[in-house]
Amino acid sequence: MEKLYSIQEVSQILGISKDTLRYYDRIGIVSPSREENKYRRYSKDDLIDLMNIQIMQYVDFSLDEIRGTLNIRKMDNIDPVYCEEVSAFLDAKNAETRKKIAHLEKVSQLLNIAAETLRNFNIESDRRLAKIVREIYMDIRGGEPKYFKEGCDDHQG
Amino acid sequence: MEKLYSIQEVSQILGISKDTLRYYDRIGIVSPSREENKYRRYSKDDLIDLMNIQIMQYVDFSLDEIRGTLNIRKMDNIDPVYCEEVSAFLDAKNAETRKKIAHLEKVSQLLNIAAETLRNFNIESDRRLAKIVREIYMDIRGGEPKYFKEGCDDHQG
DNA sequence: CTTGACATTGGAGTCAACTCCAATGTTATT
DNA sequence: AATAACATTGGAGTTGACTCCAATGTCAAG
Repeated sequence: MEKLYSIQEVSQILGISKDTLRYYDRIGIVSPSREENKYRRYSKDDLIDLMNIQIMQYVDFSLDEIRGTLNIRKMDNIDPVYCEEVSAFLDAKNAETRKKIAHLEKVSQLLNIAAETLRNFNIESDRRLAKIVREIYMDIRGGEPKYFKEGCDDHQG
Repeated sequence: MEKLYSIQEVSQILGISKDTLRYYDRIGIVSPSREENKYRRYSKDDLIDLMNIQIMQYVDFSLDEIRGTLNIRKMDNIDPVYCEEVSAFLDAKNAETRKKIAHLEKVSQLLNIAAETLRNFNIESDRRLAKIVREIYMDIRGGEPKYFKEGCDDHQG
């Protein structure tokens, strides 16, 4: 007979709070079996599902997205069409991730230049800062900033 | 006499909703002057503040953080100690950003391998996937995953 | 039986950054 | 005066992922 885990055991093993586990049950993400006293009993497969959830959350999947992909566990043989769908989904997610990385690289650059400019005011760093702020503002608004001033005022980030 | 802008004008110029502008006023981030009829009147300096807010939000500052840094605008001469504080804050923000980038690079790698594995099951890609999932799980929990299985089941991401 | 540690349910609250809506007032044009 | 487009305020709602809490039941050990 396979070992079943209480909610407290699962919480300790996986570092997921009991309330969160109840929440996942309530919204239908991971629904363990129940004893006669209504206590939840988690199987090893339930624990694997939960671990997959943790990994997918690391990857920034929403719970809705997670709900969609967990279903593949339940299938006896692997449907190639479904695998292709998930694969395409993962590719889209990756494209999104690459975009975020590009955004954060620009942010990092801006923060570098802003910090440097605050420490050491000179024409060159002012110029570099103004340049990147313009680029960023184009990202934000798709146009040139109309009201722009030189000096420390612009160095907020 | 300097031109003052109505809330509708500001909203159109900067692409910030009127309700958001009122919200910023209410929480004390940008508080324009008022006419006798209580209508808000934004100065050019208010607009510059709002543009700085947009840039700082691009950089992922919370409104609380933004509130803290906007004060530098209000000072007649620049206090070097304050500049050093802001500079240090920007450095900390940048370190955070670099961490996020590292995290996202790992995510991107995982998504790549997962998608590839789903498209083309073979020992090599399974192995690579298992390896990176283990690394990620160590990030999440600081330990080895205890209940691990091979196969498509693990390929959720 | 008592006590303490566990469980359950139902339902509301938290968070940050907005967003919506009703009621009311203001302005400018016809 | 009527109308339309603007403004205001106050206050509640939205979002997604939890988190808290009161009331009640269950279990195991002393």
